[in-house]
Amino acid sequence: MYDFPLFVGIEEADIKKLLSEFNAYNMKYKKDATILSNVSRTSQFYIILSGKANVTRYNFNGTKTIMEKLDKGDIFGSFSGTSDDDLYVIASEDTEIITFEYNKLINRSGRNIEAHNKLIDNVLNKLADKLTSYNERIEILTEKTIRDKLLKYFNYLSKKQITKNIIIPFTLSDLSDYLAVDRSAMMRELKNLNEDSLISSKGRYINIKY
Amino acid sequence: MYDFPLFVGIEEADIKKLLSEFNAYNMKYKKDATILSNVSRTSQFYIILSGKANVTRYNFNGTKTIMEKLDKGDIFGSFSGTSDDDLYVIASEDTEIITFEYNKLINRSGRNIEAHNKLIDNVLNKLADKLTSYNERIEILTEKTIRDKLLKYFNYLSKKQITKNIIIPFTLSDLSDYLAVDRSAMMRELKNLNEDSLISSKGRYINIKY
DNA sequence: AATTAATTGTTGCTTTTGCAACTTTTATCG
DNA sequence: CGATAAAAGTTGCAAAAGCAACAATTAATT
Repeated sequence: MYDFPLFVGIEEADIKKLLSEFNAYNMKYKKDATILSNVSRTSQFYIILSGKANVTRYNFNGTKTIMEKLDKGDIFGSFSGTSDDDLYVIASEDTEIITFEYNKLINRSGRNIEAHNKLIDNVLNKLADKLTSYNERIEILTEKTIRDKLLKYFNYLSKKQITKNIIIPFTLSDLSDYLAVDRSAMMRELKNLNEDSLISSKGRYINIKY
Repeated sequence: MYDFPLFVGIEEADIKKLLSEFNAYNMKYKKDATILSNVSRTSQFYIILSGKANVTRYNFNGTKTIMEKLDKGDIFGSFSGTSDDDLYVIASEDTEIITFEYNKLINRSGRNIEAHNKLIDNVLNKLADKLTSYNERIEILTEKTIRDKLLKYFNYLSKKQITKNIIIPFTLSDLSDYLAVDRSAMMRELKNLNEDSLISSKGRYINIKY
């Protein structure tokens, strides 16, 4: 049930005690339901217990951008967005969350101190991971050409998957969103990379040849 | 001495006690000195007491990119970079830091619990702020045209400076880096925005007219 | 105050990218 | 299983952006 990084190193019994002390409660959402609107102004701390959700921005012109994908064990809260934008957390499949007041997390009472310490450590690590992945995305977005964005992204993937035969973990359509480039232009560049023998790819399966 | 957000809400005496419990020590660096190399692998937690520094990446081709600017009161540590890149923290002027083991921050002993709680709260807020500013940059970088990047950036600035007469807080040259676009192309677009009467600007002084 | 360095501003040309409008292939669902 | 939807793959054309090479200002330094 609670077997994800956020709770690593904490006994299940202690997790339950803590959550109960925090007055935490569970909620279930169907696919496409809105879990949270006005993300930046919540005082709650959220954990995804199962399912998946997207932190989504709706632009004035009706298009939407996925700012972040949330998986089982991921956290979200006021730290998930900028102060002005209309960000929503939307379930991308049936999703269960648990939530409690952020303040409870911070202000330790006397009980369960050790478990509480560990939890905060884990939260810090989660945020640090998030910072790392934002950093990564910024480095990729900072590349000037589509080609360079792709190559940099492939590099990161290759390091993570520890192989030169990488599999893109989402659709190519989503990849073009992630890289913030036009999908067809990205496809064209993918073809060029194949023709220049820098990669050999079919769909989301890519072999890096350099 | 310790009057910055990281220590807000904590008595100076308590700060000193905590830092002493953490076996924290101070270091001074001259302008351009390397404060930390191999950022992602440090187990220390750093706070800038005075001065300024840059988190810098050196690319294979010899160019360097400033990933983040650090000011008085800012923190850095393993959470400041991606896992693979060679990141350095370089003093951009004479700088004093204080540092201690990250573990000491997390594992609370019995004493000074309240101050320690508050400190961790502040660290969480710092990280959250950082996430917010990364989010902001990502949202800007995600815009497709230079024009839209500029407008989005001006919007953020306008909200922060609470005025439509904004002042860009660094050189236009640095702005083009921040937006990851060619400087001359950015200048051209700035001119277009003026001609289209969306802004009226001279150098870094910009009046937003919409 | 004079010189040097840095920043700002400009422009023609070329390359890259986005857009639109398709076809083909692969998934999904009643 | 067949129908419908989603994703992948293509292409011509127009618009945007990068590059390079300057000139003009403004700031910094001795």
